[in-house]
Amino acid sequence: MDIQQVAKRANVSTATVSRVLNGFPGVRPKTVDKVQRAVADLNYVPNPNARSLRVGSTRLFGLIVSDVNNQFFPELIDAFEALASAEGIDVIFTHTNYDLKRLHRCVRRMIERSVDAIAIMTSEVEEDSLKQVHKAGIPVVLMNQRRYAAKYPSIPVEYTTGFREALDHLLSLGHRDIGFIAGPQNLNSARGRKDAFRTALRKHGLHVRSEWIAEGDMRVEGGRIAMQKLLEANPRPTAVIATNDMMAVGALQAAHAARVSVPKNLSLIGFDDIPIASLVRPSLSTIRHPRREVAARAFNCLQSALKGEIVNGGPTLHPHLVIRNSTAPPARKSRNACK
Amino acid sequence: MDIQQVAKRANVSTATVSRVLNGFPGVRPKTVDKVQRAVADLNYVPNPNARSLRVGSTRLFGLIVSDVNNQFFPELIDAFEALASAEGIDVIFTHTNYDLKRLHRCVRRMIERSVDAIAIMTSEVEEDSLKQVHKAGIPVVLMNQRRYAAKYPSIPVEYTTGFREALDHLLSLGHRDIGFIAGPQNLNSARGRKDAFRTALRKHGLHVRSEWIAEGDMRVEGGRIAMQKLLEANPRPTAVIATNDMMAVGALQAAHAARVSVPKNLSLIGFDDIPIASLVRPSLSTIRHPRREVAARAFNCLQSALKGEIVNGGPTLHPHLVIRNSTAPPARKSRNACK
DNA sequence: CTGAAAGCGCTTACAG
DNA sequence: CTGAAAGCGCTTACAG
Repeated sequence: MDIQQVAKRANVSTATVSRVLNGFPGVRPKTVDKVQRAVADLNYVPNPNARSLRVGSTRLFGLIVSDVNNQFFPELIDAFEALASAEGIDVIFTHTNYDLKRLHRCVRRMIERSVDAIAIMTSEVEEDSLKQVHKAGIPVVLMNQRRYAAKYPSIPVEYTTGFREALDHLLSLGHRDIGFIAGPQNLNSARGRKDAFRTALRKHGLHVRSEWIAEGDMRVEGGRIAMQKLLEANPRPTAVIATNDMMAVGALQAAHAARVSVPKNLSLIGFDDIPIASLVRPSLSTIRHPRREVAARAFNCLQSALKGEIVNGGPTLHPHLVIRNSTAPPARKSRNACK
Repeated sequence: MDIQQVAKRANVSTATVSRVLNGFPGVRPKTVDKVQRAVADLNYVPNPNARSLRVGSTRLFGLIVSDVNNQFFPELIDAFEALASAEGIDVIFTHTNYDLKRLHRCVRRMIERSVDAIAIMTSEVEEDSLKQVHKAGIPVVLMNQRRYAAKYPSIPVEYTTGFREALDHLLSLGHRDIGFIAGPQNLNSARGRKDAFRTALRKHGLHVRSEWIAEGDMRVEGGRIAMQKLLEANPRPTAVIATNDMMAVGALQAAHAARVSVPKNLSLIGFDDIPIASLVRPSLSTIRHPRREVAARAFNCLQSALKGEIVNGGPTLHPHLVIRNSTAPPARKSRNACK
């Protein structure tokens, strides 16, 4: 079933059919009618490959995320996909599992599929992959990769504000001994969050004690193990902030297993505000990451780039603290962390 | 950058380049070498649209699910995508949000994109959409849609065993008054699960009391509301089974809010065993749905169909009970639900 | 073992 | 307002 048969049935040329199909102006209403009827009668669906081959655009976007099992990403995917769908654009998506080697392969696949544009919404990014995309002449947008923001548009998400709010909250409750569950330091976003934590801490004249910092893999299990370590510290922190909610949830599990009551004996704050954060017990105080906004920005950014506009990531987004039930005043009088 | 330039650089015809690229046998090693070098030098990437146009296959599969925010589906997507990726197949995916109208549009998009095959892994399906796919000559596979299994391959997942195990477990703990949180009865999977619950109950000579059955929207919020209703029943059930874990989690929240302690004063069992089930407190006893197995079956099914084989969904999969901490003996002596 | 050439199904300048 | 025809970049019978 091709455009020729439609043309024949409607007694017009394929050029005219194409014009009608694409809604070009300047076709007689009667002709439009004839063609539309023929299309309907034959149940004709245009071949997108032929179109793409001719036009050079696939109306296909690529979306790469870190981890589908972290609820942060399905929401981002959902938002991105909805916008694309509204514009008649389909999305192929892959995830890297926080693995840069996989990123490289993902990018490669997208290029081979000749997508029109790629959104790389991962925690970390690596220059080779970006160069590859650049060489292929495909617009790309990143999420909060300040390091590459000069060369590639990147939606900027600032972490300091959120951490400052979290810290202010903890301090106002009376905490002084504050621990941190970091993410793998080869991930840009994990590094950024750790830096933001440190900055916020120093601003209040608090020192960062290395035994109060543990590292996890961004997943629940990593958070659990990290918290076990923090609980062994002596003295141990009265409050802990985790780099993301997945790890905060794991931390909560570990505290529970160790019979440390949250928030009575330990306050806990996460980051992201994924749905699970409000479902665990106690519900998690967390720093809300505006991921739908990020997705929308990313999508619009790519659209603009395709129109030939010069784009950047736009104004910086600021996550804010959401207070729930995992934070409370410290049980005993807090010791001062600064010697 | 096209195959001609590669051909020119390698001093061969485009036919030969194509043969090398596709790994056809019977090309002289030296020639293969020349071509490969030219490909590498020019950083050549074949145009998949041209290939698809010529060959008539896109190496693109469509995957439709119900809800990305139910962790059940990201895992299924992940498994499906991994298999596809290993075969050099890309996946475009959409979700219906449990809405049949959206299913229709999703299917339409997939057809327009001329995917090679479609996996419709939703809770419910509707004949019009299936007919559309059928007319387009595209292989399709469903998830547990017995009603359509005669016409379209459907991966069969049986619910009765799981519910029987759940019920046996509750009965052995001493429960007789068992409530149920159903899903919307226009969803096939929700109907199936409710039927399975009823069947299991009758088998034990227990009656189904209508005030012990509430309906929710498959999401956390729906489970919460449904549980509120069940808690108002008098007498109220001592144990509740929910159609899926998302609703079970909501039910847990509602119980907690009403100061009904789980499992001390109320036992609760979910269905699916999504990651969150083991992360809430108490961790949920639930019936584990083998979704990765479903995804693998679905993928293989589509592959076989494309080879022209006659396919069916294969042997029935049986979800089994996983016992955690949300079930315990009833607090008081259980009353008998049968008058 | 390799090449010349047709053709997949569209779109789009060009001509009228 | 509409049509004839070229061409997008591949693959693949066919011929040698």
